[in-house]
Amino acid sequence: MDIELDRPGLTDDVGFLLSRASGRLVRASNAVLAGHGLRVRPWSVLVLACDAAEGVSQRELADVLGLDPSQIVLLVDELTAAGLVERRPSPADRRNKLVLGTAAGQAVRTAAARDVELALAGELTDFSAGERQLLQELLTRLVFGGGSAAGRG
Amino acid sequence: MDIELDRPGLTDDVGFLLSRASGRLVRASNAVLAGHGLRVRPWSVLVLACDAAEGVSQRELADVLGLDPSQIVLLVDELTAAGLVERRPSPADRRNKLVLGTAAGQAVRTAAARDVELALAGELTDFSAGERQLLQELLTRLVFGGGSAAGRG
DNA sequence: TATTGTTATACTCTATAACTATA
DNA sequence: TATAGTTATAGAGTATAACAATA
Repeated sequence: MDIELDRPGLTDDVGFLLSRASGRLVRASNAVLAGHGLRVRPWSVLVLACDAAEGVSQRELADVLGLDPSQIVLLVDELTAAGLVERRPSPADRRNKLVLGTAAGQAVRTAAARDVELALAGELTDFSAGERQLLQELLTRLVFGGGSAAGRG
Repeated sequence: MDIELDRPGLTDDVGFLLSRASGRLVRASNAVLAGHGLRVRPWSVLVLACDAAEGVSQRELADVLGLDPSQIVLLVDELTAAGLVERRPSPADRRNKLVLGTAAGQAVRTAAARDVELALAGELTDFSAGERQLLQELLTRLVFGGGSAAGRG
């Protein structure tokens, strides 16, 4: 392509690279999630709902996922219609609606997680376990800041 | 959030982290690019067109950007209307249309690149130069594979 | 008054198919 | 027949504003 400049090109742009990498992984994940009737977005809501023993408020979902609360409503609606989660009013604050995974939701979450992990591994074949771990840590810091990301070691 | 499971959660998912990180940087980039009448997508086309001395075919643009050729058409249309690039039929193969940056396009590319770099640096304040370089290399391998990404050392 | 959830709307991005022209 | 570009369309993702219920 005969590029001979001493200024950074597009392929040096971390934002561009992140966008390309994200698109690639989202496509791969959506492909396997389709087998469970899901896409990446509703699946991420399902995971958070299933992993929180007491349920998650829609506000918390919006914060963790980086989405507007109005988008959460639609995603929870969709998962509720599929019988994978349910809304339960919070006893402490009736404004809050806690989202919890149903038994069916838990089963789908576990099975889908396996497929997503396989799809992810397929995209990361060139990476050693250490490199993947490194990438994960750098991204966690970028997204959630320097602190602990999820309260887990 | 009382998560006490020994299975990976959403925040351990590299795909999720990439999606969040990408969204964050795209938003930050779009914010500064708006001052130049651009968004990330057309800007990336502008950069590639300006950096290729002989111009880039729309097919090449589609390959590097990971987009369908039909999307390239609209982006080049938009940049052409703004006077930032022009289409020139390839002398070697008249099916090909080479996209080249105009003088105005070169000026915008340079000015916008500065702003984008500042926005990027603002999102990466917690990263050392070495960590940023490391992230860039990992992402380059993920997107373009193990080989050299752009023919540059 | 502030917060949670909801509805509505518009715009951007993404994916696909079908068509033209050149080779 | 194969490839580059184009047109058209539909669906998913994103961004805002306004509103109701509760605190």
